[in-house]
Amino acid sequence: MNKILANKPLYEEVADLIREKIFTHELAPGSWIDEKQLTDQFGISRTPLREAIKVLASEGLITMKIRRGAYVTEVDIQEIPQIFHVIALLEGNACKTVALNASDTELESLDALHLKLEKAAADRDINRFFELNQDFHDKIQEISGNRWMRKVITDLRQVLKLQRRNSLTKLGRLEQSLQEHRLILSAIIARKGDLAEELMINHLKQGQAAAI
Amino acid sequence: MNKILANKPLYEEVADLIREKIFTHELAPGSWIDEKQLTDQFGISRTPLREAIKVLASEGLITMKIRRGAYVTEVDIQEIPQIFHVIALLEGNACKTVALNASDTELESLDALHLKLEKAAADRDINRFFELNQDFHDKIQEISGNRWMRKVITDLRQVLKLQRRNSLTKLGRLEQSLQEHRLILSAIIARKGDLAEELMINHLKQGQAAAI
DNA sequence: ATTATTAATTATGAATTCAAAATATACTTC
DNA sequence: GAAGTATATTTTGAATTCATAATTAATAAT
Repeated sequence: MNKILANKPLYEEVADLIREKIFTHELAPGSWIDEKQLTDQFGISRTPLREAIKVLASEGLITMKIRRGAYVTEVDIQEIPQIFHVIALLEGNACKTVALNASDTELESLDALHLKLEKAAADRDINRFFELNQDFHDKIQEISGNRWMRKVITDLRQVLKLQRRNSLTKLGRLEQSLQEHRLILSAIIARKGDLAEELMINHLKQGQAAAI
Repeated sequence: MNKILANKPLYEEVADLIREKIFTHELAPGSWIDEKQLTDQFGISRTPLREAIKVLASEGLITMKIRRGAYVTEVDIQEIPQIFHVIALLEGNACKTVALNASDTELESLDALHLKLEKAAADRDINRFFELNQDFHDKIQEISGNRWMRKVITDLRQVLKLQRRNSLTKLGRLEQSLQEHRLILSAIIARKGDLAEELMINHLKQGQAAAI
């Protein structure tokens, strides 16, 4: 791994690579992480790999078992609603904040993003829809301006991704999700904070139901 | 560091030690983390130290600067209210959950804990009061039963501890804090979820005001 | 004396090495 | 052939080593 331009420390790049493997289930929940296999595959030594593993462990994606290595975390199925609950609470609140405090310019950019989402849905471009869907949620958090809340949500969403068998793949859900977004957006634009919050929480609960 | 019985991996013990140093300001915010100094002091090699540093970094306590080492995170003063906001949201919600769903036995144990807190306050045992105060909040989270919410709160409280010049040291605040706890507890016991939530959020906001 | 330039030192990032523990394999013994 | 023991192999945790980057100190030049 002779990267010429290391803009990121190696252990972070490795952490990214392992995250990918976890999300694609190339490393499935519960499976043992074979250090040798990974170092060979990445062409690196164990040192940065193990550092990456520790980071992932503190994110909750990996579970360390003392003296017997690292395993991809298996999220107890009954904990999924708990995680959703926290996310809903936070994203709902972010939504309210945006409705009450965002500048007009910010709302415009959110609206523009939503337009792209509509476009992707109309084109039946599932992957793009997925991506923009995530961006929409992200944008709300960005506008709400709470860096720490955002970090928490990001980490929890990550853990959810361990489990979720893609809740949007059900075609009906996609259309429904879009409709929910429309409502949220208009509540925000109408500056109705409490309504926007409620709609966002409901939206996430729907997503949860679809995921299980 | 020839520990005979290593119940914990070394890097975790080291992470605990460094956390302590950070909270006591022996390692002050913004200060550079001298690896050599610490490995000498702990009598260990750099490998577990660096692993510990990475964990602390992903908790937000330490900030890595590429090719120039690790530094104790300096929390931007304007982010403190943001962190408080997230904690208040979550702890408030946990409080509501407890009021609505806890078993009588659980409420009894919470009440017992609060009694000890009253005792410590009456004895003017500040350290014990501090500890039990933390336990009280912790107990509510434990009873509310959301492991992930708890982890988030714990991590954020940690980051707050970087900054806070002990908000309870003002003697007046101690008494006021106790009074707020009494109100929260009685709202919980009376099964008034929304009230308990509101009181908890208010309690934390008071704490925040005192901290700044 | 102050600024540039170069050399020495130190720190970081990463690979390698090493000891102890865990696992797997082979070998008995019944 | 099954159960138990001994041996070999693999894997983990941690120390050490090594190359390169960054910092500091020393020297030279104006």
